[in-house]
Amino acid sequence: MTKNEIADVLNEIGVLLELKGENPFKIRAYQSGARTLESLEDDELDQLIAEEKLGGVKGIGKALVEKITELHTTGRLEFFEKLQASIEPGLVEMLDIPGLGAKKVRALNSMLGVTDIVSLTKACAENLVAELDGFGPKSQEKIVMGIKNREAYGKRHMWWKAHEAAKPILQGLRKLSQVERAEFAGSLRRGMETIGDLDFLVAAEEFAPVVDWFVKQEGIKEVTAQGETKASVRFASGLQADLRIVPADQFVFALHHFTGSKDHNVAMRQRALSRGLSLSEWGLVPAEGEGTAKEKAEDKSQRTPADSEADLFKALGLNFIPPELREGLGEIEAAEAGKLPKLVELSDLRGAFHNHTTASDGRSTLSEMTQAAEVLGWDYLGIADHSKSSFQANGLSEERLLKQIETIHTQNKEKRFKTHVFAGVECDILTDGALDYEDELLAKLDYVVVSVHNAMTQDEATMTKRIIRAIENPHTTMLGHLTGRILLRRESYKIDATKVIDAAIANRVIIELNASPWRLDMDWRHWRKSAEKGLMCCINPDAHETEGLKHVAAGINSARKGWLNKESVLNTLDLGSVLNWLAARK
DNA sequence: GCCGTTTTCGGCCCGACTGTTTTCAGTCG
Repeated sequence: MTKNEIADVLNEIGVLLELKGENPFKIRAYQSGARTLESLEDDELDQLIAEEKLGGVKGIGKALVEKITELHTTGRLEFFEKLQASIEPGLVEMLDIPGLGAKKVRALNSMLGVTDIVSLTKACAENLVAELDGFGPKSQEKIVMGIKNREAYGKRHMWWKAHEAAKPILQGLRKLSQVERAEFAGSLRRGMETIGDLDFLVAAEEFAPVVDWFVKQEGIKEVTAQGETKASVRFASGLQADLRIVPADQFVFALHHFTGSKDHNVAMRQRALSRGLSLSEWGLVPAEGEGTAKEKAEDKSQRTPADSEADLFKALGLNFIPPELREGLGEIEAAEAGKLPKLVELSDLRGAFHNHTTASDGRSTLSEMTQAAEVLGWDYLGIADHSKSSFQANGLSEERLLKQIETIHTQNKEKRFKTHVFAGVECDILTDGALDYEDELLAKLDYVVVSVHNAMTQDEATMTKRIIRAIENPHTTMLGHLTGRILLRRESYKIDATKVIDAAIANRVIIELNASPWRLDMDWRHWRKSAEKGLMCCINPDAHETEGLKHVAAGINSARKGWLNKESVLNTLDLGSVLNWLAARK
């Protein structure tokens, strides 16, 4: 097992021990052991174990040495397996409900015999929770709401997770000899931040073998529909996938139709009708005459030929509209006027700011992060670890931050990597809008990201004022995650986005597009108008480990949905231009 | 469970908020 995989197990042990009501300091020892492991370099752990020197590392004692060694060599841990077996799995699940921590879950379990979310729902319905010591009507109400939200959220999935699951399926379809073309459709193709189900569209000569392959994939829990031209399956992960197969000459029309959105399709069909044509999933045919659209589409003499979606748009007098823009928000008018933006692309990115290392709550070291950025071909990487007030995230004291700045400068000077590293910080915006460090220290940094991490329940006026005050600090370079939302889990804090955006523009402060698949914040719906008003964007992965750098791809989706071109995105600039840009702000 | 020793057990990271209390425990970041 790798260091981070072992750290995951140690953290999980911590959760289980919490549910057992263990000594909090023992739990902390497991968590800090996990953190310590993460802070090692990749090959350092192998070496320490081989040389039996792991016990010499601060925070790792005799018990952890044994457990880590067992995990590292065998990939398993008997202690962990026994611990897991001793705890109702439903209790761990209950921790997902906001407001429920280990202590309360334990109380519910011991006093009411609640073992999972189903029995908890029942206990709430019978008003038993409200009467429990330490609970009350408001707690019960909050739990009921939490469970309801969970159910609603459970039907949708984050784009990243859905895309990861969908990629191998698309590859599998394309490998089948009967398949001529295969694409994603639906919200997955449009790059929505969350996805209902996975849609696949296939052009094939022979349908049956494709359906057969689709319903027999690994990990399928249930085949919910299976016909000649379509099939639906549900995976054990909860994801649902739909397959639709059409003849090759109909593929483009079906692809456009099933990509949507509904609003876009309605507008496109209206446009077709105004030109005497009828657009449907079957084809583009004359609106007049006998028969259904499907029947007409089967008659080659009536059908408008199209090899690509560009042909389809062209037939209606439009430039090609990228799937991300097909939300019925003026894209057709822009395509007609030749005013569609040249959207930013993943390959435009030359680096990214707002990334963490093991100095605060990241899981990869500075050199690991830099190397990963180098592999991605990035010219630069911005490091922005947490500031001192983020205790929970191991925020940096003044001394530690100064030391990190020095380490980064040394690394740059020694040219160990092709990638230049910018020394920054993700500085907490304190409850009154002040920043977490003195100006003198902030001035030593290449850039400053400011973010809200606490007191997230302030009312809208207070929160807006607070953030604007932080934006007005002359050392602030960019604002991190505008609303603090966690997709499918936590709502935004209350904020007047327009006022904040206007303040950012007035102070030449960037607002980030936090590309973490859980955030995608600021939301794409704000970007078009804001960029037109002059707001600058930076697509930041908020990476906490090397793999997280790749999340910029999710940010690119959202940026494209927000109509952004590369000129509005700071991290499409080359190193020299970024240096100039930062210098001009000082 | 770890650490550091005044060698054998006591101390171990902060602050706001909420809902429960009637002075505080639990949760969250």
